[in-house]
Amino acid sequence: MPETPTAARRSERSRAAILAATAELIREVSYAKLGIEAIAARAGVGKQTIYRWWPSKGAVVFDAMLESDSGPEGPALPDTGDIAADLRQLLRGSVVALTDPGFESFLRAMYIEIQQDAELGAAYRERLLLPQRAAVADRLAAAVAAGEVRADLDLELAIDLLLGPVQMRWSLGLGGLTEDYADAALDAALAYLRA
Amino acid sequence: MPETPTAARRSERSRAAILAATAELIREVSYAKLGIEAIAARAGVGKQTIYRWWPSKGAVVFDAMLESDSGPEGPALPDTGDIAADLRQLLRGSVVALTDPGFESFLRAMYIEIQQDAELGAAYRERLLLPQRAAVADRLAAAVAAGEVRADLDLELAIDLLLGPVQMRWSLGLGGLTEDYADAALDAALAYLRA
Amino acid sequence: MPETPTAARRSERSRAAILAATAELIREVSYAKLGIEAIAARAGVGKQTIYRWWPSKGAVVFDAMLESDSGPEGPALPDTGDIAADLRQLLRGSVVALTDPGFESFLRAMYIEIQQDAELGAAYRERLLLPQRAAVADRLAAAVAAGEVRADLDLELAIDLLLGPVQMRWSLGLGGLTEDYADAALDAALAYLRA
Amino acid sequence: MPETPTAARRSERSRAAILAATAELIREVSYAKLGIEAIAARAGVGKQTIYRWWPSKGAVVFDAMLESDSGPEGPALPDTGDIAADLRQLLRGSVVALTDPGFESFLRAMYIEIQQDAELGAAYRERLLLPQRAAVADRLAAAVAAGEVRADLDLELAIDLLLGPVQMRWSLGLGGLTEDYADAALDAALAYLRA
DNA sequence: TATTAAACGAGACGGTACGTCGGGTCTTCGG
DNA sequence: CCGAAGACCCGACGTACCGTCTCGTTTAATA
Repeated sequence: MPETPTAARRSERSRAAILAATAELIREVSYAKLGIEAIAARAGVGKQTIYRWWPSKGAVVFDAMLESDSGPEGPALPDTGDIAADLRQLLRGSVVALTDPGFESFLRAMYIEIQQDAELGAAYRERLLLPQRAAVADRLAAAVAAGEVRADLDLELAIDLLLGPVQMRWSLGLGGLTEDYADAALDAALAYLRA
Repeated sequence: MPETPTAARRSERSRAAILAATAELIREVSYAKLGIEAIAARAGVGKQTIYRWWPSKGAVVFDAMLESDSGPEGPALPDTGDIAADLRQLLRGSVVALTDPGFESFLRAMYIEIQQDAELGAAYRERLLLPQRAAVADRLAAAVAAGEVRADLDLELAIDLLLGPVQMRWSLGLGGLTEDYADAALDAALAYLRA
Repeated sequence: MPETPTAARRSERSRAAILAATAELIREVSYAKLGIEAIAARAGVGKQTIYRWWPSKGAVVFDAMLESDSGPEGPALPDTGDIAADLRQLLRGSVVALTDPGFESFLRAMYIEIQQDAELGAAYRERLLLPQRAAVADRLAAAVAAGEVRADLDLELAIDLLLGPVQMRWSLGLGGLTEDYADAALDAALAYLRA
Repeated sequence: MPETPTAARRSERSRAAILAATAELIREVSYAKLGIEAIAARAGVGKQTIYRWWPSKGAVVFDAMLESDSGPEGPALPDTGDIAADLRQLLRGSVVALTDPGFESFLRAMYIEIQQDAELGAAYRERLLLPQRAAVADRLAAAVAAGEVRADLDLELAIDLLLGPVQMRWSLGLGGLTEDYADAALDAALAYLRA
């Protein structure tokens, strides 16, 4: 009777089936209507097998997102030596990802959970958000060193200025998330970066 | 045969009690655990009286937020003639509102619903979000006319740049929402406004 | 996918608790006020456990009656060789049973359901009524063979004549159900049996 | 503020509509599903108008039965001088009435209520049952006087013996309620009457 | 004939129970 | 002996009616 389940005995088949079923279902039904029972049934798995390995629905969805092909781009940013070009790719990539139907379902689900579940929110930040921001920070630091941007740049604030506009429009359903918008937002932010 | 019930016969007492009970409960329990039955019980009202007038839990919470004392500041912005000072007040006010425990509960709830309920999302934008943005746009337009900011300013983008950073940090739980941060974000955005 | 749930997995503990709770409650409240929720609560059981195994309130009460100690006497009739004495015991037993507070509650409930639910009515007849009548018919047939009663006796009609008066007074609330009445009704019926 | 509503102002139109709607509905739905709201809606009447004049659903149904064309035969029995012929008409009439679809619905409803509502049960006995039995008793008393039946006849018991078999078969759903059965039951009872 | 108080149609209200759904736990049984 | 299957307790869901309580609107007995 394993108090903490023994990872060694875990069935890889079940784990994969659960995450795959979750990825399928999240595109078919709203996150609120996505239930553990439905996941278990779709995966051909007992409910207990889910509860044994994940603490909540949000945690399953989080893992399913990480597993998914539609997962977000890795934390690396290109360094072509041209900070503007590199950031343009970042912002355009964000717009594309946020409007990709497969990925958007996952991300809306994560947004919902982040508002409610502090633990999952922390996991989301540590596993996804902060690494991404660190990558951008690194690239910006290189740009500072190269003299492409102002020397006294506040890296955190710069990231917020770059990503905030796109993120806000997406999370509030304001629309207008095109690559043109990404370019315009970048230009506006560059005004500060280069001030 | 009231397909839509007759508003004339509606009990103001019940309406107020429901919204007040909702405002109380949303601070006591998480939004996911907030149920119609609990609202009805707290308000001393039959469940049907809620279902008769609101289509969903989110709609009740929305109305409760509008009714609440902790409601967001009205859409008006001061016009002191100094655009930087006026925007500073806006951003600081945003930080204060977003960290006020009473208001934050409502807003997190709205964020959750916006991700799921398109209709409620549209109502939220039309009733709250767009009027606020329009007020800021008006103030910015006045600043353009006064020559305080660049003549070719993209008003929508300017608003995104001003509010996006604060909004993103709040909605992703990144913390750091102080008045100092508000000032720093304003300064950064002003680099674009005045470019 | 248990369209019909698997009886093998059924919890005997729950089944017994439900029927016991029903037997208790039916004496405390009128049948109309007896609700599934109250039974579930008294039995310490989820409502679904009742709905899973019984199609209606009436079916639960029927099973509870069968299970109850206060259940009706078994279908066997004594055969002392004296048909009048044996029938006297039958009729007196009926009067006693119909005026026993514990049993009467159950029987009134069954009467109500029989008027409304054809399926339950059929079950009641097959499980209780017809076996009892068959036992009486057997005893009467023996009396015919022994020459105690007329040779051309109509067994069904004889049973109706014996039991009808008592049953009618009880079901219409006419009162007067004493052992003396049982004896008088028997004597009257015997006039036909022996004609 | 009329504690007891003034019968003088009562709307005959409403009263008739309510009883007519009840008579219609009782044939369309089971008695358990017959609701005050449905009666009010069908009658084009406010619910309060029903509650003002009747204490319960059963009381409405009772009045509707009395009002109905399908009402039971009046309490008078023919007196042709031949007690057997007169009782044959009584029993055949009972069988016909109990198998008339219109009347049967009402009577099943009354049976249900009698089991539950003592007050309504008393009203049913006083208004319908006992007058009918008194009429039969009168006819039997005349037969005693005429020397057609035994001098020491117990009138109550005789009525029970005559009507009990038919009533029991009907109320228990045993079937077999034909005019032939009525004749057979009469012959059996006559064995006692004439003993 | 005009007044006026009631009964009326309508239906919102506070409740109670319904029958269903799904959550998270516990038990059984087959591979 | 693991894990799928699923029964269990629980609690909320959204619905249906209950019986009560306003609302205006007829309507019929007075004044």
